[in-house]
Amino acid sequence: MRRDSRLSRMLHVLIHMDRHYKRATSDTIAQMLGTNAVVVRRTMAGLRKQGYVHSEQGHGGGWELARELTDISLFDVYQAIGAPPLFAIGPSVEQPECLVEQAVDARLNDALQEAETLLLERFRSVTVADIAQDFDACFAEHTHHT
Amino acid sequence: MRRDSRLSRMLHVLIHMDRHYKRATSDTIAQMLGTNAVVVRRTMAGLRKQGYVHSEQGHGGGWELARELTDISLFDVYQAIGAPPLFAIGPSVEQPECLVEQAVDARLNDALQEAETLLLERFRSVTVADIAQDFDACFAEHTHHT
DNA sequence: TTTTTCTGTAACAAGACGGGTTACGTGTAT
DNA sequence: ATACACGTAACCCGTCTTGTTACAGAAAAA
Ligand code: FES
Ligand code: FES
Repeated sequence: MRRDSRLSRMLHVLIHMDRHYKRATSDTIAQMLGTNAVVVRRTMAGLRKQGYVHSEQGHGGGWELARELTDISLFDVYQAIGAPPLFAIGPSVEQPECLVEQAVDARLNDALQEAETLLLERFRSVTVADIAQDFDACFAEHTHHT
Repeated sequence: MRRDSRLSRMLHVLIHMDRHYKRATSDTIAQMLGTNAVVVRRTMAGLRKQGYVHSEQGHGGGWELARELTDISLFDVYQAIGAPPLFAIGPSVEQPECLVEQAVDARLNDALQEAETLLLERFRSVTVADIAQDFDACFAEHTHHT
């Protein structure tokens, strides 16, 4: 367990559901992700709350897309999973007394803020459908060559 | 213990040593950082290996700067502490088989790489002396007003 | 209606990692 | 010799993601 992989996983699931199976149970999703059904439900609960997916209980139930992939950005998914912290580094304390430490943290936060803004901007500008198209292109090339 | 604060702490220490005390023991440094002497030695070991600081054992020993703050960038310090991971998010596995997952990770890594490049570029372009000057300016303003 | 198949949640264990602590070895000035 | 200070290993702790078990609905099927 190193880095938070929920974003990556949820993107995978969304595209999987769109391209392969319109409906999938937590168990089958868990199998393809190499994880557990409870983890799937836990993580996808956020997507459901935002209305990106829909779940139904009981026999024949499972998950299905509730919106087009073109209408879901990476940022949307990132927020849906709870907007976890992006960076693994940061200042030591919140309100340092020492002025030097304040200057250090200010510079550090500046740089981090800049990087975060850029990253989230990229997340905002890329839809899940864009990634699905990347896959299409890669898949087409893959089959042409064989 | 949330985010890695070693970079922030080491910057603080370097400026502290330059502006206040040319020589400091691990214990006094630990006190000003609100931590432990062993943690200080452990973290500053990296700075010593890179030749940014020098340590001496025995009576009257301690730490002292071995280079001018103008010759040390944030990137230098970041590398000296072992270049810890910058991001808390990332792909799930290294070599995914599924082409969709590969596409997802590619896009994700693109964005992360871009943000990392920007961040490290900022680190490279800022010297510890720059931050010390920030402090000077802030301090001057602080004393003028009182 | 009973059973089966799902989701929804809570609760807990595992693993990783930064950080704090103790213990002990080593070098150096007094 | 002794006190001082670094060097390092070993260990525990808090936090966070992830995995697992357990159990309570809900809905279709039998
Ligand atoms: S397993 Fe279906 S898209 Fe990767
Ligand atoms: S305590 Fe000396 S610079 Fe902050």
